[in-house]
Amino acid sequence: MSGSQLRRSLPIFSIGSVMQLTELSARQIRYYEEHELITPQRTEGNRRLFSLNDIDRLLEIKELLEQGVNLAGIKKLMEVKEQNTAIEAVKQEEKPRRDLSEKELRNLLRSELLQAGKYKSSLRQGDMSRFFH
Amino acid sequence: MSGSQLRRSLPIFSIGSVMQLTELSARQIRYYEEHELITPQRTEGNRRLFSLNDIDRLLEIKELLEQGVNLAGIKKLMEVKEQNTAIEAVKQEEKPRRDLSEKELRNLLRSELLQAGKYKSSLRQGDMSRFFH
DNA sequence: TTTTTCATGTAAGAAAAGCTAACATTTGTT
DNA sequence: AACAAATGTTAGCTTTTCTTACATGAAAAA
Repeated sequence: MSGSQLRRSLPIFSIGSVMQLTELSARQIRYYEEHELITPQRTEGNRRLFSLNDIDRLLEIKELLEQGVNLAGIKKLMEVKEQNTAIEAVKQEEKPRRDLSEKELRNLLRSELLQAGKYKSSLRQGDMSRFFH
Repeated sequence: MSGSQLRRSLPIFSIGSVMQLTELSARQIRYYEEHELITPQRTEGNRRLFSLNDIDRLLEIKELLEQGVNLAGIKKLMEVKEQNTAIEAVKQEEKPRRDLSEKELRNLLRSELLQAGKYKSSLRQGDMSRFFH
């Protein structure tokens, strides 16, 4: 997994932040988790910790709901998408990789997270185009 | 201010997340704030909310402390840096800009935050090189 | 048209995480 | 030794999040 993919799955956002960023209620977010559309990590104290990927998913869910797709349908779509990215991953798989130490990993994650778009600015709309074309 | 600059100053991280990302204690983080090296936002309920810029600063502080610079010195360095970026900003200032609505702004922030390095992977070390060369 | 189902709202009680303030400890300086 | 700077630790309080349960509005099914 590349650095940026690691960064995007780093669990760091509280539900409060996610509410702000997605404009979803806590109830909605928990409900989608209940239906296994997202599976955020937990702290030791059982609080949810969301990654950028989770937020991305939530925005997709929101979009699809607005378009009239129900949760069952969204789940199917997610599964298809999962498969596709899994296939993509396999294609990349033929490259050797060395193991990273705990510390290297943490530093990697950190710099990846922090550099995020620091020197570039690009607007991009949601990822729905992957489903409809 | 460009989208990416806006994104980098979005207050979204709890102190817990910042502790993980920076490997600083809550005490340290609050102490640096007390000495005005960072000024995180607050929630309605008075909890600190940190931006990517805040985290960046904290990492700089940590680095400089390890190099033997005390807080007073770090504060000076920060001020110089502030001035420089302010000057940079002025140079950019000669371009007209239109006002954004609340909603446009929120969407901008969100997509900027979420797209962050989605399709690229680049490692970059801390920003200390701006001070020492 | 009733009755279900789906998605969401709301409330209560408990627990986690964060806040400030105060005092303690460590390390380096005068 | 006395002091200052940076950080640790503790206490009491507040905010946020957790789960669970029940309520509601709109759409789908009967």
